[in-house]
Amino acid sequence: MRIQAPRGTDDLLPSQSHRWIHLENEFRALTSLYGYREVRTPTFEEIELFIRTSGETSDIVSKEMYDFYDKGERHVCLKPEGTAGVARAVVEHSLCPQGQVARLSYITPIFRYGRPQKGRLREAHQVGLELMGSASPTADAEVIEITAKFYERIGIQDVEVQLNSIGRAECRARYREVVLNHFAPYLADCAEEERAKAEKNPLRLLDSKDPKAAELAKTVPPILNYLEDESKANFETLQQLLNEAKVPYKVMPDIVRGLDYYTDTVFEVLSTKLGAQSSLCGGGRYDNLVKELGGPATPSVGVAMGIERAMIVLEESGIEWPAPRPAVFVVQATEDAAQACRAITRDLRAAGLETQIDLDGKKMGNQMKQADRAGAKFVAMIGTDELAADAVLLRNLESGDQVSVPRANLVKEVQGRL
RNA sequence: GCGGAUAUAGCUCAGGGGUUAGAGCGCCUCACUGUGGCUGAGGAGGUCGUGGGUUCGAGACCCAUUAUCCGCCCCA
Repeated sequence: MRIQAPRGTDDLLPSQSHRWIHLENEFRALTSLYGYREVRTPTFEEIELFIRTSGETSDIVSKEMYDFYDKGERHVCLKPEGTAGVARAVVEHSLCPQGQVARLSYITPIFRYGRPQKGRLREAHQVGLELMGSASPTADAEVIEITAKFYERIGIQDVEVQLNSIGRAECRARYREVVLNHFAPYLADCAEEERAKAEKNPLRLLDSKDPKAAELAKTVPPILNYLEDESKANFETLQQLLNEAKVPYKVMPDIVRGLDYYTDTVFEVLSTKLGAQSSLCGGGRYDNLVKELGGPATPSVGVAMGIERAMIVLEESGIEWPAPRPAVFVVQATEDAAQACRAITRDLRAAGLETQIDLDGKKMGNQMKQADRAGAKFVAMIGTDELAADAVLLRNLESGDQVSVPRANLVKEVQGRL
C-alpha cells in the first residue's frame, strides 16, 4: 500500500499555507501590540510534566496522550497542549521573577490520541498566550480582550465569548458536594459510565447531554453562588473591565474546563459554524501551576486558540485571503534572448519583485500559459526586436495592454504600474 | 475508546455480477504562423483504498484491514 500521512494528520499545501501564514502574522502583529514575545518550547516533554499539570484523571492525560519511551528509556510525550511546556520553560529559565510580569506567546502543534474527525486531529495547531505574574482581573481582561480582538481582526464574526469562574480548590470541593446531592436521583439509576465520570469530575454533569441530567442541570444553583469573596469580587471586576473594553461576553455557569490547573476565571469562544467541535479556543486562570512546577508563586492567565478550527470558520464564512502571486513572468520569445531574460529576471528580483521564468525552453505560448497560471501581473518579454532595441515588452496580463520600455527602466516601469 | 456511513482518474462524481471502466473539470500536444484567458482537434492518466474469500466470471457480493466523514466521550 502507498504510504500515506499518519491517521489524524494533515499536509498543509501551498494552496492553503498562505492562509496559515496570514493568520499567524495577524496573531503576531496583534499580540506584539500588547508586548507579548514569542517562545518556542520542545515538541515533546517528559510525560510527568503533563500528568502533574493537567491532572491524572483529566481526559487528556488518561486517554489522549501521545506518549512513548525513547531509546534512553525516558517516558516522553508529544505535547497535548501549550501551557505546561511554557510554564516549565518559565521556571527553568526564571522568566518571571517575583513581582514581575511576563507576556509570552506561542504557535505550536499539539498532539492528542483520539479518534479524528473534522476539526479534531491527532496533530493540531494552536496559537496561544500566557500572561504570568499578575493576579489582577485586569490580566484576565487583557487576555480575553486580545482573544476577541484576534477573531475580529481575522474577520470571524459569529462568535460568543463564554465566561465563568470556577473558584479556588476549596470552593470547588464544596460545590462538588452540592452537585452530587443535586444529581443524586439521576446518579441512582444512570449508566455505570456516567457514574464513573461524575465521580471523577462532578462538574461535568452540568453540561451533560443526557436529557434527565440536563433537566436537573437547569435547577442546580450556579457555582457563582459558592465563590469565596475574593473570587467573586474578581469575577465582578473582570466583567466590568470587559464591559469597559466593549468585549461582548456571556456568563455561562456550566462551562467547566477539562484541565485541573484552572482556578477562578475560565472562558471559551464558540462559533455557530463548527458543529460538534464548536469550541474555537479555551483559556483561563491558573494561579498554582508555576508553583507546582517548582517556581515562585506566579498567578497567571492564558488562552489557546485552535488554528484548524479558525480556518474552518473562515472558510465557512467565505473569507478569502489573497494568494501570493508573481509580479512578473519573464518570457523568452526567442532562444537568443535567454541570457538577456535571465539578466532582467535577476534585476527584478534584486529590486524585491517576485519574478518567475521558464526553465525548460518551452515555446512562447506555453510560457504565456505558465505566466497566466502562476497569476503573474505582468509579462516581461524579450525577443529579436527587443534584443535589437535593448528594450523589453511589458504586458499587463489583466488588461492585455502592452508597451515597449527601455531595458534600463524595466524595474521602475513595473514598480510604477503595480 | 464506542456507534454509524463512505472509499472508482489530480479534483467532483457516475457505473451495481459478464467482453478492452466512464463523464465534467484539470493536465499535456497541436492549430489560431512573436502572446495567456475563448475555440477546435488529438493525447496522457485508474492493479476501482489494501488483503483475503464466494463465483465459470468481482469495481460491484462476503470477511478483515486501513483511511476519511458524522455522532458519542472530550476538546483546539
